[in-house]
Amino acid sequence: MADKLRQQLTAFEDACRKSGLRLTPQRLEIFRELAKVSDHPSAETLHQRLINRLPTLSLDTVYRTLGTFAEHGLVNKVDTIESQARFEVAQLLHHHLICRKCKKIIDFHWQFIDDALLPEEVHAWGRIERKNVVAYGICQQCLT
Amino acid sequence: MADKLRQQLTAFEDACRKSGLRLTPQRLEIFRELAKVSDHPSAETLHQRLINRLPTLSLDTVYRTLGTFAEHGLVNKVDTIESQARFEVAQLLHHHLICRKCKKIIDFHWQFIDDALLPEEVHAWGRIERKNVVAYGICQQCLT
DNA sequence: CTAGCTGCAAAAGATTTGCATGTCC
DNA sequence: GGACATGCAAATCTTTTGCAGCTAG
Repeated sequence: MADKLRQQLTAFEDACRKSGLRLTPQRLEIFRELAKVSDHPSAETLHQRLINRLPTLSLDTVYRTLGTFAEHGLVNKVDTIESQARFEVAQLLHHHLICRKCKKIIDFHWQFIDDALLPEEVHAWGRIERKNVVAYGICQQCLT
Repeated sequence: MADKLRQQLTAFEDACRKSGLRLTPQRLEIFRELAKVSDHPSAETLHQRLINRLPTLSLDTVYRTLGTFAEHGLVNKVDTIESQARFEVAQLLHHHLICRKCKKIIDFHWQFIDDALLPEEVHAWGRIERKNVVAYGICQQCLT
């Protein structure tokens, strides 16, 4: 698990150099935090989680940084039904479960879909870069 | 095509009665407009399109109405990467293509997925109500 | 050194809310 | 008649921007 994190961080640093992005403490911490967790935090949430480690970190830097990362494909802005945007470290081949009550987003894997070919009409539309299944429902905790 | 619209409107009126929602001109027009188009408009866009027909319609009524409809499952708030929320009449079994450049959302069908069973781990999570594939890429117009 | 980042504060944009009035059932 | 909806205006929440100082490369 720690290996995966280290690997993600190395890939991140490489990607930054390749894109000409500077490696600042803020960027490193924001990425590291996002790579560490799996709960798809919002900019606001990330900021709160990092403010202890980087006391001067401003919320707008978090927004700007996440925007920059997303532009360079390092993180994904996750689709949600809420008004606040959520983020995750870009990883191909994973899908989302969203509880329409508590709004929690959980990842799941579904190789069947990853391997499936999209219908012909879709290829006529343009160039597909990734596909993601979003399943909506109510999670166990909210059901009881 | 017109038949489909009429059928949707009838279903809508029934659903309203069933949920104890009042049938006001605003609600009817908002739903009708949304059922007529396929471009997943935002509340703002819907308001602009309806202001001719309902000159006193206020933007906040559009927001409130869409929120109410969404609560009752009559429309879906569509996942997007943008800050503005988009809406569509609730229809099962359809999927989305999103162009990461022009942000246009296009529907497509993929029966293969509609028929597929979700992996076991997902069923442990809770009760799934619907699943939707979102494919990201760049559309033809933006590619050229 | 200097282009690119950051923090601050203020602006802009999206959505929600309180309240008085109007209207569907 | 009464509960529910609407319109207006103001508030709130989220995200973006301008600018001056700071810093990684």
